[in-house]
Amino acid sequence: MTPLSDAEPTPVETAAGRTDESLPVDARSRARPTMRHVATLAGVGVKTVSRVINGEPNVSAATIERVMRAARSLDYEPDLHAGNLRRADGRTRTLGLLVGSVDNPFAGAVHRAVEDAALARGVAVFASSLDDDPEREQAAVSAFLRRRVDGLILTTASEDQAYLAPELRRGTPVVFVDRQPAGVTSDSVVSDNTAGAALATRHLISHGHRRLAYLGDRHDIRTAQERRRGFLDELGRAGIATGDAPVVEGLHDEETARLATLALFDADEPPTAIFSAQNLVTIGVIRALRELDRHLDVALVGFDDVPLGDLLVPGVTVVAQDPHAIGRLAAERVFARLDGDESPAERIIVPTRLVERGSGELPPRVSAR
Amino acid sequence: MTPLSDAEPTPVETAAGRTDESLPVDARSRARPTMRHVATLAGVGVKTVSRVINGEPNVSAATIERVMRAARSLDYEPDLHAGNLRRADGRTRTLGLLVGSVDNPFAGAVHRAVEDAALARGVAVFASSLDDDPEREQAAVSAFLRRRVDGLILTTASEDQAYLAPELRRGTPVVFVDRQPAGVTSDSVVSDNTAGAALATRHLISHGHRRLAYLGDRHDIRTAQERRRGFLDELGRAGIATGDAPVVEGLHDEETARLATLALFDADEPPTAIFSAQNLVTIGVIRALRELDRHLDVALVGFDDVPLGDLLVPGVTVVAQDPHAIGRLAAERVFARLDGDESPAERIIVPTRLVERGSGELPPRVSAR
DNA sequence: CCTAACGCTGACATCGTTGTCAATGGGGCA
DNA sequence: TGCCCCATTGACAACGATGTCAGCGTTAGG
Repeated sequence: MTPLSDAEPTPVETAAGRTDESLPVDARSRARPTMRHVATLAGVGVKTVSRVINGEPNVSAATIERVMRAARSLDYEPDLHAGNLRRADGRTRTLGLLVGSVDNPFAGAVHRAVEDAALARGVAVFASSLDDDPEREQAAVSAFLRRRVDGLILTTASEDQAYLAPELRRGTPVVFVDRQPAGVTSDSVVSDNTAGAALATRHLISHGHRRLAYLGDRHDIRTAQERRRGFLDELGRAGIATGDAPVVEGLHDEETARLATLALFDADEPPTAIFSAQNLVTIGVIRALRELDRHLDVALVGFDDVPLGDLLVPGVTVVAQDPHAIGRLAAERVFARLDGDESPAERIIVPTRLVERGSGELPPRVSAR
Repeated sequence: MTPLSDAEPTPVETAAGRTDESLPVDARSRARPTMRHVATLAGVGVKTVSRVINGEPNVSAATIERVMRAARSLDYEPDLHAGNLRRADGRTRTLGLLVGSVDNPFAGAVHRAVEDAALARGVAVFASSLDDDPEREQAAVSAFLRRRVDGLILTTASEDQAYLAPELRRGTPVVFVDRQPAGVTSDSVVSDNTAGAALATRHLISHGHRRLAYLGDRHDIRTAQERRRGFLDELGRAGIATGDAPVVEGLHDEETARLATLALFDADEPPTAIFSAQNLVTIGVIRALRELDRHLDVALVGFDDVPLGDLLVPGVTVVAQDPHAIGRLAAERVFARLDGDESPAERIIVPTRLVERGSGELPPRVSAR
């Protein structure tokens, strides 16, 4: 805050003794100060400023003090990218994170965990939303790469991520979250989708249900396929004809899920229990059941937790994922790779947990229809 | 994908005719390709590659084709930061966004709106969480500035944002969201906190309540002060002694709010109605009322919407903000400033809306205590 | 037929920083 | 006293891109 007492009001002499009037040293200047400005004001060379800013050794205490004062008085902020251009390690201390949508609670929790891990290492995070659009995915990745992020944490919507192969060959760490990669090998952190879906299904069956419906996401999303498989496999194990079970796919938001549920109960032999394979779908189902006033006699288990699910009536039974752990583990993988871990690509499976809150424990009841 | 048919397998001749073996042109190379690699492979100068990559005019169609093929075969991605160093406009096409926490639904909606506006302009967004920590705020801003973001959209926790003055003088657009700036003048986009809080309070009073409690955020947050003032002013207008009304502040998450609510009902003359001034506080209050089994006879209006608030019993009456509009307007201000808008700093007030769902319409009932 | 103009192209300096290296000077030790 | 060593410091090139400018060949106009 205090301007330098000595050098402030007039052009300053450089170390070489010549007066350089082309460098305004006024702290109120409009231009963004560079290391040269700081060096001139402090009366040292730019390299010395660089040493001080980066805490390198072999600078005298007096010089450090002069440089720091000059930097403060100019409100100097080093240009990380210019430095990065020359720096040996080539790190931008930046990460790219791609999630379904930054306003989805699952994504928010992942994001938060990634941010916390990144903050501890002075790494900033670019976040983008995918909207399950493969083009948007590639555009986002390209935007990240042009900005030379040190690593990527990606939720993908594309059929195949082979387009990342060259980048992987260059050594950029890529960790897939929520969905497994296809066409390319790299670390991934996912929930145990098949087991979780089976667990949900088994839970409903154990409460006497035989007529279960599956409501899920787009079929071309691997994660959705796995959950569907977990559901169908479990039906099979219980000796329930899977051909009869209504399987509705392609639901991607509350509204489509709500309409699909209404349609389900408008048809013959509606289910007595529903397994919804995604948080927004679960919410849509709840809305529909309320509308039909069937929320107290149709059982429901959702995959992925729902905000305030414990406060609804009935409470929403879910197979909860652990998005915070997913984000944390993904960030840890990225940083481990950056720190030189060359071990084979790992698939980290984060267990799910059945949370009984009421909706999943309702007994079957024949429709009064 | 297809390697160049002609130039691929061997070192390539430069335009000057000399063979440059120091530049590996193999698409499978480990090194990240630069414009020089592309230029060498295409047999043109770097400036021509630059022209093609940036879509500048005056390049022959044949040259464009050659360069594009070379760039694709090397999986070349331009280095935005290197270009930015030299580019005249000095724009990184990057924005810094600071919100309360990226996993808060309000922040998620703001973030999403900012991202959508940014995407349309090819701008990437850094997102960070504030956690109402002034040090974290300054660290995040500094991290953004070192990365030379083109603009900032900030939620602040500090007493005073004078530290931003030099940056503002340099012309960096800064838009404050959710909270007004102090000690510095710049654009802001906020909800009408005072009016919204008054509206909520009036609503409770109009349903017969005279004993209202205020549960809110830290008092040193301006937004919280405004909401508190709206509450107290409205009590005053209704002729209710404000001295009697329990005002609990310093609540920052569900748990502290829950405990504060429990304490409130453990004391003499508990309120018949509660105004909770923030979404997490509202949730904590709901949990406490459930625990006490008082959720059907203590009225509640929250400031800021709560996920699934319409599905709870009773539905949660709230004064809803419009986080999407806040984010969109903030981004629009930033881009307008970047496009040269020099008009005086603007304070954009986004109206709030009372959403009646049941909890706010409960009549007063004397405690059975 | 000469010249001006234009389209196309590449050499070079430059952006703000860091790596390399050499120069300086003071202190310790023989 | 003399020499070496080390701490301190700055000049300079380089990172990957773009702005400037000059040079080339071709075409249009007089």
